[in-house]
Amino acid sequence: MDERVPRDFETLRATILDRRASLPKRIAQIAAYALDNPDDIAFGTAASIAASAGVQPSTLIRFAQQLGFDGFTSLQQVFRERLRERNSSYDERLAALRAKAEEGAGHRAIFDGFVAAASTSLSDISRSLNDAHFEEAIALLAKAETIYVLAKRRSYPVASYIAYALGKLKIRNQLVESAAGLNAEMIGFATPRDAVIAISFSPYAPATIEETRAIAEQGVPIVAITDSSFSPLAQFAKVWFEVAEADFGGFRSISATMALAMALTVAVGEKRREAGRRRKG
Amino acid sequence: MDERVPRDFETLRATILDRRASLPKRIAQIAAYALDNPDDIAFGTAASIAASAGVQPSTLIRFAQQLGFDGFTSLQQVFRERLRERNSSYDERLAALRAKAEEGAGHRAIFDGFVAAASTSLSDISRSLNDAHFEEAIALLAKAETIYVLAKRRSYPVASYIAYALGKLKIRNQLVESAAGLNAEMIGFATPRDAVIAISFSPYAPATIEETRAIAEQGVPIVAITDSSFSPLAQFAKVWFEVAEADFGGFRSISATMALAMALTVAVGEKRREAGRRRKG
DNA sequence: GTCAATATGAAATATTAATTCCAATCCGTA
DNA sequence: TACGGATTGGAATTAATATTTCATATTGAC
Repeated sequence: MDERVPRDFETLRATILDRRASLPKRIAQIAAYALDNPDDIAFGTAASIAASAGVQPSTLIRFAQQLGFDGFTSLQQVFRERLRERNSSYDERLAALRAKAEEGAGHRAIFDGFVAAASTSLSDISRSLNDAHFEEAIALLAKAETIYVLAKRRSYPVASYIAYALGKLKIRNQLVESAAGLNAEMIGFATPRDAVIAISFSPYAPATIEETRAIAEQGVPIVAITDSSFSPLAQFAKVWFEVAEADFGGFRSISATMALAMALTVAVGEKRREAGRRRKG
Repeated sequence: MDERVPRDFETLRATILDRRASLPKRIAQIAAYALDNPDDIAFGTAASIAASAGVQPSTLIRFAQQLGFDGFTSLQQVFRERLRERNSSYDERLAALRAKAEEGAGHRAIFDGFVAAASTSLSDISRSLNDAHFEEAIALLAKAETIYVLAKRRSYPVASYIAYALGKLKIRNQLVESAAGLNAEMIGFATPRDAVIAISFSPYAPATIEETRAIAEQGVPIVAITDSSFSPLAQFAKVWFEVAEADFGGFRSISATMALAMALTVAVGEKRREAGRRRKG
């Protein structure tokens, strides 16, 4: 290995892009693959990578040698180092934010704490959301005549956002909140051709549970957003989502719930447009 | 490998912590090392890891087997998968999410788009929040007798959350929303010893602007959350925050605004408790 | 079109690493 | 303290993986 072998990923990347034009076909093929799938290079074996890229293992080694490495193994080190660094920097950043927040370093720390909680919640839900459930919920809501939205207390802001967004999308909806105490009557109008989005987290607001039960008994299908399979909402729901929100200082984030709610709403709008086009065309 | 082998890192971690007490000495040693240095497990060889942890390679394999894996290699997969998922830096991951979302790959893409928008917004505000303004806003709100909360339409969910949180913290507040059309009268009660949190983004809801103007003319100090220095709210406010929310599919995120609102609220509660202690002590 | 240089594929080989095995040690119990 | 089972260390074995080699194909120059 001579002295100008790229040691870090960025240099390596630049080197590859630089020489791209002058590389033989198969080597170029591997080069492109490497830049597109750096993770595969980091973790794969020479054989598996070669197969994925559609070349022979020996080509992979030639590629490494052409870049000045003495073999595939040393090339791979660069790709691994990259993952290590990136990962630690991300982790470190969040951890630092949270650590600072938790040791209580003034008001800025409170802010950092909420940002960290929100980020964590988002990243959790992004991993854990079940695609099939999501599709099912969309289908169910898209064919509803009226969507009833049900949530109190901490979840109420989410409900009010859903109602706002559905309104913008011209989807008929009813936020179940009556200053005049007419919630029960409002719910009474719902039919099995409608649908409900119910949101509640522990400690579950009794009114939400009661209203959800009542509306479920009328045969109205329910999509629930809640925090565990033991949630009383889960038993009434056709589809339910488990959303784990991180908390800070006793206040739980609602960013993941909010993101899910926005996505549901817009996806329902989307689905209705598709259905509309199909009917017409 | 039986059916309850941990497949993801978090489950694995929980399993290890759970059994920790009952593990033999050397196995426990490896277990601790694994949780402390997950990256080393992901990248190292059985021999190198064993050496770093101060045990024999065979112990490492026994550890894996005790967890239900059929060998070190399958245990290592979990640690590698973790790196892959957390993968690229924050930015890169976001870019990937957004790219996928924008090429319109179905409903899941919509969800990913909203998660990406929320994450971006959070990371932006985390960088751009001005500490001095933040402290100033907290001071101003902490000494208010009543905090009036003013927001319509898209910002309304944030306002309702603030009202909820202030209530939980036993801070007197008034959400300016009257079904009976009595907002003007409600605002009329505010005095310079009170304070206002006003939230509005372009296109600014005329009612919010009008009410903010009215309450400002009564000499009530205003903290505004808005989206640019040209915002009509900025001119009325004692302190104002510029929050840039990313959007997806025409719907802007509110996660950054929400995080700021939560932080403001809790910080105000905190400051009041401090002040209370000082007065008593 | 022919030749030489270069590139490629496939299998053989060398290397490295994971796993197994067995003897030695430790630990709790009678 | 003697026994048995569990745990550990270390070497032997086996599996896997990278690398090399060599025959074949491709490309470009004359």
